[in-house]
Parts: sequence; C-alpha cells; structure tokens
Amino acid sequence: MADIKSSGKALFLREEELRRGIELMYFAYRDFTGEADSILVEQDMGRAHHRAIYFVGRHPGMRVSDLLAILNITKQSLSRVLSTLVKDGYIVQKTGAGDRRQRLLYLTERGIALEARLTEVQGRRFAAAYRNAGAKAVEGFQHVLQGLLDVETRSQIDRQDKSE
Amino acid sequence: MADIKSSGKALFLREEELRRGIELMYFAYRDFTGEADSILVEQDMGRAHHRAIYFVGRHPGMRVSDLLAILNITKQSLSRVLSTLVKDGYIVQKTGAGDRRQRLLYLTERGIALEARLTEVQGRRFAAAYRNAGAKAVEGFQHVLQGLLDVETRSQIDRQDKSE
DNA sequence: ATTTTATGTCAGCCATGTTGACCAATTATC
DNA sequence: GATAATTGGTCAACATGGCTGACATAAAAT
Repeated sequence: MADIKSSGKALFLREEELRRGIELMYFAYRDFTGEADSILVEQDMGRAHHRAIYFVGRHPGMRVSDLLAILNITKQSLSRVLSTLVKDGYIVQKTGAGDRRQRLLYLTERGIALEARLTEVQGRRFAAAYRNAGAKAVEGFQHVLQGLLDVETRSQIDRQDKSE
Repeated sequence: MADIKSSGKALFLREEELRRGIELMYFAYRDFTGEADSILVEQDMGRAHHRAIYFVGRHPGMRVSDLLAILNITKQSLSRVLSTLVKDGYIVQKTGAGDRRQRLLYLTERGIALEARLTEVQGRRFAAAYRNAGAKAVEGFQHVLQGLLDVETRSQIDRQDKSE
C-alpha cells in the first residue's frame, strides 16, 4: 500500500516536473528571442535573417550548403533571406578558390556590426542568467539542453566543434 | 601584463560560453518542438493549436483572456485557432456561471487525448535528458531557464503557481 | 561526353503573427 | 436607468517564413 502510494506520488511529481520543463522551455525561448526580434524589426528583418547572419559570423567562408545543413530548411527559404542580406550589404559571397561553384559566405562590416549588436543583447541575457545561477547550474543547463537534441543535431554540433 | 592576458582570455572564454548557450538554446528548442510538430501536421494543426490545447489542459475552465495573457498574442490570432479547435471538437466553451460574458475553456475527450499524446512525446524527451543529466543538472537547468525569462513572464508564472 | 553537384530562381501554398475597425452581450458605475 | 467598461468575437488586409515542384546554369567529377 505504501509502495503504491509512493509510486503514484513519484509519478505525479515526475509529470509535474516534466510539464514544468516544457513550459519553462517555451517561455524562456520566447523571451530569449524577443529582444533580438525588436532590433530586427527596426532593420526590416526577421528571425530568419538573424540566423543566417549569426551562423555566417560564426563560420566565415562557409558554403551555402553548410548553412542549409545547420538551419535545416529548404534552399528556397534560405535563398529569400540570403539574397536580401546580400542586396542590403550585410553578407558578401565570394566564389570558392578550389571549387568555383561555391559561393562562400562572409559578413561585411555592416553585417559584423549587426551580428555583434544582436549577440550582445542575447549574450547579456545569458550572462545575467548564468551569473545568477552559478557555474554548477550552467553545467547542468548545458547538459540537459544537449540531452534534448536529436542525435543528428548532436553529431552535427560535435563535428563543428572538432573542425574549429 | 599577466592581468591583461588573463582577462582577455577570460573574456574570450566568456563569449564562447555565451555563444554555446545561444546555439544550444536554438537547436534544443527546434528539436524539442519537432516531434510534436510531426504529430500536429497529421491532424492538420500547427504549433499554435498545440499551445492552446496545452494550456487549456493545464488550466481547465480558464477564460479566453487568461489564455491570451499566457500566450501573449492578439485575440485575432488566438481566435483563429480557437474556433477551429472548437469546431473540430477538441475544446468546448461554457458560459461563466458568475460572469456570463466569459467563455470558459475546457478540453473534450478528444482534446484530452491529443494533449496527452503531445505531452507524452515531449515529456519522454525531457525525461531522457533529465535521467541522463541527473537531478543536480535538472535543478541548474531550471534555474538558468528562469533567469532567461522576462520579469513579467516570471511574475506571471509565479502567480499561476500560487493559484494552484 | 555525360552525370553529378552547388547554387539560384520562379510560382504558389500554408500557418501564424500583426494592425485597425467594428459589434454584441453583459457587467459595473454614476 | 443611462452610460461606461469589460469580455469576447469578426472581417479585412498584410508580413514573415516555412513548404513543394519545376526548371536553369555553371562547374566538377566520372
């Protein structure tokens, strides 16, 4: 009887705990992106532009197909934002030296400035949360987030980390 | 000199650490929602329907305005999904007993079943990540996520927790 | 010479967010 | 009891950013 009771309780707590995680994840992601979104609307851009700028800044000289693989969207979707970013002078494409089919992607000065501004805002939020929670908590945070990834995403990130 | 060097290094590590968090957050959120999204397309629904079903399931009898406050979207946006959910028999609206202007929201059997299915999928992912990372890590995870919230969101969640 | 790869483009569809205007029922207030 | 405020809904129009499908071109690989 005590067993049944406690296992029932444990299950209840478990479900509550999981729902707490699900909800926190939703709210935190929304608020995390909110500030950057405000900056982006000023520039007549959306989140999709931000992602492109962010990852090109992170991996200068990357190929379009690399960016497609990271973002996991269709080339038509990417093409739309990429062409406006090139047109507006945030990104430049240079023909690959070895393989001339490639259009290697680089941020311009303007792109670097915007990327820095966006990352600063998001970084500030993370820095505050990290400071408040402490180093041990940050470790746990990253550990759990990693565990939420699809296996494909995880190996993709690992590959990137290695090639740096 | 040693000071400058180490502070430079510390800043570098700090920025890398922050970028790691930003990226993990993006990938984890994407993968976390991906599975549920697949179920939703089967039912000709989107994420917006999921959110409505989720929170109505969490707070049966809530008012439309409560749901609007949680989701932080316009009533026109919510109205669209809400009316299809009512039409398709996932949610029922009951006129408030005290205040007859209110349309209190409840899940139907069908709604409960879909909510359970969606939450189970997302819960499984969380359970696996939690199990793998350990209790201490989960604490840290939640602590950091809380720190990422806007103050308004935090007080909103607190209010909900208290009123349960 | 042919096939494959990397990239781009056009056209159209869908979901979900937005603003603005306006309406009805009901409750609260002067 | 008249007036204002609240709760909820609706119509119209627009933007963003996903998607599919079809097709094109240049360069590399076979």
